[in-house]
Amino acid sequence: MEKKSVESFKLLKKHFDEIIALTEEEFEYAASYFRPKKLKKHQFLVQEGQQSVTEHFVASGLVKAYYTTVEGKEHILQFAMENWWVTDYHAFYHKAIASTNIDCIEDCELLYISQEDKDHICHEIHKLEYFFRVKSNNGYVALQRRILSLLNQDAKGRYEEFIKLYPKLVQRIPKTILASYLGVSRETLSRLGR
Amino acid sequence: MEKKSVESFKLLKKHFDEIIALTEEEFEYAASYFRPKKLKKHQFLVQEGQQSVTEHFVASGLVKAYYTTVEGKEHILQFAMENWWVTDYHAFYHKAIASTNIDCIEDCELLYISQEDKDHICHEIHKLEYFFRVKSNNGYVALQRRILSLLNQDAKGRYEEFIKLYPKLVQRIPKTILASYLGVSRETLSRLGR
DNA sequence: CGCGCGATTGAGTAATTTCAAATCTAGTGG
DNA sequence: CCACTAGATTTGAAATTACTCAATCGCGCG
Repeated sequence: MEKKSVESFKLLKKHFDEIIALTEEEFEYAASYFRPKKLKKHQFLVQEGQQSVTEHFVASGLVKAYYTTVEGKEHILQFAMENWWVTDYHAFYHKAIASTNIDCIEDCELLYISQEDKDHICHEIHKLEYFFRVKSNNGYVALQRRILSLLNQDAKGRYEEFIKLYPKLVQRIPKTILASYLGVSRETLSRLGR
Repeated sequence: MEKKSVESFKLLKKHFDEIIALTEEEFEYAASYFRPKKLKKHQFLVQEGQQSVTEHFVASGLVKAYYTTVEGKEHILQFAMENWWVTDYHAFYHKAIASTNIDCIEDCELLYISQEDKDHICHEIHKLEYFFRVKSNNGYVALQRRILSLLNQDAKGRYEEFIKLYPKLVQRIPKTILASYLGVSRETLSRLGR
């Protein structure tokens, strides 16, 4: 294991520590089920049609998860930067074939785990089960907020809300891609600034 | 405890059984933290501004959770019918003041539990922690699907997708309310049929 | 029988999309 | 270091979708 991966595992430890208190042994045990991976910009974490998908903890970098329509338009389901988790959750939880793509907007360092192993460590360590329940709950609330934003805000409102909510992310995401997260055309988004 | 509540608890038991295997004692223990409540059409489960909210298991009936804008427009966050869970999840998880209203579209029988008690029984019974993690995961996936629907479908597409996904619900929900779930005006929804 | 709510229909308007073209920019190879 | 290219952004104009406002219709309930 090289230097950088060690760094990733430290971040994972800190990430768990924000919510639960694992012993050193517990963490080592859990960590042993994660594998490190480095990807460069434009490389894929998950590809449509893939048979089995793993969940990824982003230690560094930035990725986008998106669905591609038959007309070739991309719709961003989720961004994930440092300390975020990402996968095709439908495929992951239901052992289904991936219907989304996830690729790197920036070079990334990741830790990934299979669905079976995640369930296994959650079963072995109750605190982890709690951790992931809390994470999932928070994710649910975040998606509700996004839905609300889509329901009652126009293009400009959604853009401003995104800037307020994720000021750091805005800098790192090309406008074209942000447009397809907000559900507006890139031209419309471009016109909002003025 | 009257006859009807007994019925509600049986439904809760069956609901747990779909995912986990609780012993009789475990279920009785968990159930002791739930309280039954009957509400009539138009009565509230949760009201905006409320200090503390409980999570509700719907044993019978149908409710809607919605956010009201300053202009007085309602945006439906969620419907909940038999075997669904509902609350203001932001308020529930973060012990915050409710910003949404939830009221009955039909007469309802509910079982409700506080956030503290839910955490408590999840802590005591690992299988329940797992149960609610799975539920939350499924909820997350469902919201992602809804977001995708909002991003890439027009009014008609979203309506048809809803019908396909929740054929039973469509019958029970007034069009006006369904419109504010789909994010279209009631007039537009009305024009879709033709 | 009439009231009131929900659903429908029409007409004009506003927001956003689409298509097309012009700019701008960052990274690449010479 | 500079020219070049691919991708991203901006701008313009026309077309489309959905909204708003207003009026009407339909129906169940008291």
